[in-house]
Amino acid sequence: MSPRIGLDPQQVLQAAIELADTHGFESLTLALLAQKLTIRTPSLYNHVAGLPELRRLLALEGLERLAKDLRAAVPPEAATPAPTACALAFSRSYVHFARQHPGLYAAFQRAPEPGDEALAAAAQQVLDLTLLALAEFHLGEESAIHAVRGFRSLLHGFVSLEGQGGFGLPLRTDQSLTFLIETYLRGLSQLIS
Amino acid sequence: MSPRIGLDPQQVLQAAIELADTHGFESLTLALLAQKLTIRTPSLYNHVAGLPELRRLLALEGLERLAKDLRAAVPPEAATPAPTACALAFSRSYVHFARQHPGLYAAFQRAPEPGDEALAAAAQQVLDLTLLALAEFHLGEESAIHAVRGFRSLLHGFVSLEGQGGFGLPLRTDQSLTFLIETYLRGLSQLIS
DNA sequence: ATGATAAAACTAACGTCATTAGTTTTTGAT
DNA sequence: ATCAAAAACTAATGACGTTAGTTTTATCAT
Repeated sequence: MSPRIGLDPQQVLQAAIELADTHGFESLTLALLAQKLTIRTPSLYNHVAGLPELRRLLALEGLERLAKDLRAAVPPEAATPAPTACALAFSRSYVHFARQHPGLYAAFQRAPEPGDEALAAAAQQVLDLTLLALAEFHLGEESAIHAVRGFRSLLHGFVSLEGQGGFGLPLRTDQSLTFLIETYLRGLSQLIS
Repeated sequence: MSPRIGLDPQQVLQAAIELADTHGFESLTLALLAQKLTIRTPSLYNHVAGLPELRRLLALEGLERLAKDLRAAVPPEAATPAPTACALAFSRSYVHFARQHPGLYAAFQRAPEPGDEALAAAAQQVLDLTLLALAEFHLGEESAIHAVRGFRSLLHGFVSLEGQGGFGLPLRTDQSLTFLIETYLRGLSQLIS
C-alpha cells in the first residue's frame, strides 16, 4: 500500500519555500527545486501537479503562516491600553513576516483562480484578523470596510516598496513604517462617523 | 546610410505597451511581440537588445508618462484652497494611470539594475512630484521623507491590491480610495512636528 | 523468505521561449 | 547600376515545463 516513500510533501514544500525566499518567487523553477531535492525534474510530478500548483501551495502556506503570526500578535480578547496598540502590533507582525519570507509573501500576491475555495478561505482568515486589528476603533460597517482596505493597502504598499528597494537607502525604514501607521490611525481616530 | 527603415522604435514600444496592458506585464514575451509586429522573433533584436532591455524601456516609458500625468494634475505654483486638494488630485491621477496602464505600471515595479541612471532619474522625477504634492503640509525635512514614503506606500498598495482583485467585489473602490487618502492626510494635518 | 504491487524514481521526447550566428533581402546614397 | 548597411530571414542551442513510457524499489500479503 505504501511502497517507496521517498519524499514527503513537507520536504518538497519546505525546499520550495527556501528557494522562493532566497532567490525570489519568480525565480523558483521546477528545475531548481528538483536539483535541490537531488531528483530529476519529471520526478517532481509525483509530488506536485506542476508549477502553477506548486505556486498555489506556496500561496496557501504563506497565508496560513501569516495568519498564525497575526493571531499571535493580536490576542483575541486582550484589553489593550490604546486603540492603536492592537493595530500597531498587527502591522509589525505583518511587515516582519514579509521581510522574513519575501518569496512566500510574494506567492499570495496574485489573483487566485476563480473557484479556489481553500485559497479564498485562507485569504479570508487574514482579512478577518485585519478587521479585528481595527475593531477597537468602533467603526461603522461601511467605514470598517474602507478602513480595512486602506490598512491593507498601506501595509502591502510599504512592504512591496521596501522589498524592491524603492525607498532608496534602507535608512530608518522602521521609523517610516511607524510614522505611516500612526498617521493613518490618527486619521482614523479623528473620523466622525 | 539608412537602408530598410522597417520599424521605428516607437512602433515597437507602442506594440509592447499594448500587449503588456492587455495581457499583463509578465505575459509580454518577445515571441508575442514579434507576432504582433508580423516579424520573426530574432528580427526583434534589430530593435531591442533583448527581453530585459525591452522591460527596461517599458519601465522608463511608464515612469515618464506617469510623471507627465502627475505634473498636469499638480500645477507647480497654483494656490490651492486646502492643503489636501493638491495631494488628492495627485492621488487620483496616480491611480488613474495605474488603472489605464496596468502593464506599464507593473513595468516599473521592480528594482532597477544598479547604475541605471536614466531609470533612476525618471523615478526621481516621480518622487519629486510626490514631495511637491505634500508640500502644502509644510513638514520638516525628516517628516517629509516619512510622509512621502507613506504616501507612496498607500497609493501603490491600493493600486496593487485593486489590480489583483484583492478587494473582493470591485464595489465602491473609489470611495475606499478617497477614504484612505483623506484619512492619511487628516493624520498628517494633526502631526505636531 | 518471497513475490506481487504500487509509488516513485528514471529516460526520452516535445513545444515554447530567449538568444546567437550566419545568410539573404532591400533600400537609399553614390 | 552598384554598393553598403540596416533589417529581415533561417538554423541552431539551451533552459524550461510537461507528457509518455519504462525501470526501480520499498512494503505488504503470503
